[in-house]
Amino acid sequence: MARPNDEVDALLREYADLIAITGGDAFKQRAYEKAARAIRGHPRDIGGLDAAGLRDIPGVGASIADKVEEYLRTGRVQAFDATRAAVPPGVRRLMSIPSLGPKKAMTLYRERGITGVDELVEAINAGRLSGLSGFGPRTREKILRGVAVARETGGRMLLDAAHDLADEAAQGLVAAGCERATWAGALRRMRETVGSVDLVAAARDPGPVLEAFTALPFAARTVEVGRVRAAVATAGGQRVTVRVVAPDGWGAGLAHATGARAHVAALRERAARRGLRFAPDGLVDVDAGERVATATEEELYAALGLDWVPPTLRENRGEIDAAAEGALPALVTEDALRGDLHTHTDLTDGLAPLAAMVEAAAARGYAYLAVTDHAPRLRMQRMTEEKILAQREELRALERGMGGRGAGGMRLLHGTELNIDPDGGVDWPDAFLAGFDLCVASIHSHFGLDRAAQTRRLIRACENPHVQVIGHPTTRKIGLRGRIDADLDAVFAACARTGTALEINGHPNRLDLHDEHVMRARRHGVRFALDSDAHSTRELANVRWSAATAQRAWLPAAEVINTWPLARLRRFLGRDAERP
DNA sequence: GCCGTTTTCGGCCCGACTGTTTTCAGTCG
Repeated sequence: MARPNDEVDALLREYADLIAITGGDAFKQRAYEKAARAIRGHPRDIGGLDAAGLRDIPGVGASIADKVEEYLRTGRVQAFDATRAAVPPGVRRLMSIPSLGPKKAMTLYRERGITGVDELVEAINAGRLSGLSGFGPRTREKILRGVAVARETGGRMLLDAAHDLADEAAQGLVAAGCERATWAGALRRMRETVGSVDLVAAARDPGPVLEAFTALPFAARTVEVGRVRAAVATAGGQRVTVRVVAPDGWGAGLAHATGARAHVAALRERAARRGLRFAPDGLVDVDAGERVATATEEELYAALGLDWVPPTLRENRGEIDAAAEGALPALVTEDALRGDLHTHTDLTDGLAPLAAMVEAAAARGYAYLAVTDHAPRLRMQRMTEEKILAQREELRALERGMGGRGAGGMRLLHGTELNIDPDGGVDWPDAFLAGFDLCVASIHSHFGLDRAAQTRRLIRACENPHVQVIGHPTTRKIGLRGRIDADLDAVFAACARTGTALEINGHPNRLDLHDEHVMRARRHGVRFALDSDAHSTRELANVRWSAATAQRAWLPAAEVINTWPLARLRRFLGRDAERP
């Protein structure tokens, strides 16, 4: 992990879990969780901070500041060691299974000696859990379902973590003397999870590069070292590989390492028909027995009679024919976004105050920002009409104070994230909803309703004239929770009919809608919102992953409402004129 | 363990759902 904030976040969350498992003070546990979250979302790098500097972060007091300082200095915290020793690491991993919390994890350990997920599954299948209080047939089945969801991602990394690791590795390779180095594979295609981080490096002599690679700080273990390739594993078991190519074969090498297997196979076939051999280390004219220079990917694709294909499309889903015909789509990009339509502040569960979120959004060059804190039915957020109206006043005042146009000429929209109840109703009455510039409506409960009920509630939410965006429409959390069961085509049709946009939520563990559903929704004529769902200033950058997901679905900017100028967006929202 | 203060201890995010222990503990958003 590259960022010390993220390392400390993981450390403090681990300790919080251990407190819960060992039956420690629940408030102490919460204090550690809160500090972890605050440090993760802290806008600055904590690497250079001393204990006093750390204490300035809200939620970090003297005790945690000292422990974090000790960790940053020595790489460990002595006070944690005793608690750690009392709980096998696998017991904590049990808590990642839905329906298993600290109490049940500890019961499994104490009563049945279970110290890991595999053991738990084995115990259930062998009937060893019968008679154990709290683990009736329905719970046992829920556990097995949860394990199945987790295994779908089976140790794969989320995009943001994979990206941080890749960035560190690429920098390390360049520092080791490569002419250039970057990541390829599933990460460059921006698949939602990444099994291994695969890098390509350009150098004339691979030997020293591979040697330096296996010595990089994150490489806990060398898996293999060949003539031009090497693979290492991180302490967390994540695989990182590198292939070294000659600088004049960089384009071919990068393309070979980037495309999905089927895309690369199609390129290879196309090359063969032209008397060329497309290999991981370059492009070769077979008859002449000579290398064809491909210093860039553009040269490689051109040699095959193709336009350059954006990495996010390289899945063999029609992109090669389109590239041959000069018919590749103009994809939406992160830069095309003029604003963010789903963000939170510390009025509910965000970390940053309104003014800080506005400032950070302005620094991104946005023309507008919608602030959409949680509505009251998410009880723990304790939202009230008074509180959200006070926020509206603050937001309007902020905008007025900045010369009527917000920071940097940015306009502010006051919104909320409503909760879609089991019947499709939302938190506030129509008259109150009419006062918002924008309402995002999302499902936050009753994930287990049957298909008909889920479909009905989503369609009813679309039909609510005050709801303009459906947030994280399928509510999946990668590796944790599957999608709700709904007739998505019926929902997409309702969105198109009612002029309700679907969100592509950029939170790395959501990416919801995901690319294949975006493709399906497009066929119904739906419009999309690419949102960060930011709970801190840093998380505004999550739209990077929204844009990547949109690209994988071949989405052009014209179909994304937050690439539009404000006037057009407001017409779509039905706030300045009739809806389209 | 943090925070705010009625400055040194008391409160801290609330409540619905679920399965099952049939009266409520555990989990979750």
